[in-house]
Amino acid sequence: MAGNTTPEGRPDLAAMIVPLGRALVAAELPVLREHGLAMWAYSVLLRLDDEPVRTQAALARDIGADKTRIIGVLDGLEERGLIRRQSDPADRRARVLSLTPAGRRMRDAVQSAIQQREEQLLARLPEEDRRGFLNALQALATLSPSEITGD
Amino acid sequence: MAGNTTPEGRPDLAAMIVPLGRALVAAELPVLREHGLAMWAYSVLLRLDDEPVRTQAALARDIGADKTRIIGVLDGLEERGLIRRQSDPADRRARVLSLTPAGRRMRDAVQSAIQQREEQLLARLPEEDRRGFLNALQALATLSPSEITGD
DNA sequence: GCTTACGATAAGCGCATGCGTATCATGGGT
DNA sequence: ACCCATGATACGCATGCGCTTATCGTAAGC
Repeated sequence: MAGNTTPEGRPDLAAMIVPLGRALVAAELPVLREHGLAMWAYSVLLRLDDEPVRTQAALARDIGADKTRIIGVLDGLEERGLIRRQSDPADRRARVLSLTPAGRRMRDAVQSAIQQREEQLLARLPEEDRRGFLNALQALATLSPSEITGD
Repeated sequence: MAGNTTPEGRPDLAAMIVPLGRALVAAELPVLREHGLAMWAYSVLLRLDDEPVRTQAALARDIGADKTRIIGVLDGLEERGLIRRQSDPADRRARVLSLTPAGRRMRDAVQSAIQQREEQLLARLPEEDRRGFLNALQALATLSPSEITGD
């Protein structure tokens, strides 16, 4: 059962993390569907949570989407009143993106439902592993891709 | 900078893990290219490491590939002498897949290079977080997708 | 022997995605 | 005024992938 092990006895990180990520995404999909959100739309809501984003291109880069693909996503979110696209008075080429109150409520509801599921999963872990896991994950998540790739 | 946080103060697991997985895969690609391997081919070598696999369909399922897509991958690996496809004497419809010695050497070389990079990354973490991270990751990696999705 | 089931392979369809390019509006520098 | 860079948008192309179907060989039960 324990395949792909090295002398130190662990599989490649990617070999463990990528399938785990797939499963976590699969776990989110039903929740998102209940709220009528697609994954890209949810990613946008998450990214816009804290502060507005000045340009759509920057938003696309941040969430790892193609800049030509989020246009339709933003159209849908704006149409449903979840985000605002306002021309930046200082640079009218740019559209400042921000959450509406409804958008924030949507984000809170969905994220709360998702994290509730995740807590059930984490509850399987011993307390100290769980804390180390979350600490390490948050540390690694703040690294830039180039720092992970190997500088 | 710390966006997408809940009252407990962490982003969604998937929101951290998926980009991390992408970055780890990106880090592997140059190593794989040096050895002339594609990601699917490397996945096959990893899966075959410990024991032979009885059918190609089972292999495809295990590594998350479509069963019709790995045919070409196996063709290439067999042509390069890295794997063997032997008819199962007990059921000649099946092709028992196994690593050749050359395949095992290739796997060891590539995995060692990859894990060497990963160790550099893990070295950034405090010792206890690192241990908890690896423990938790290995525990979660052995769960079936349905157990992660929420049973 | 005949039928049914399983496995490998090939070929085609469709979706999601990334990329390049063109267009138009705008801003900033010369 | 003029030129070039930037931003949003739309369009077309190519790719990679999953899914489905069809064909063929083989195994196993009747």
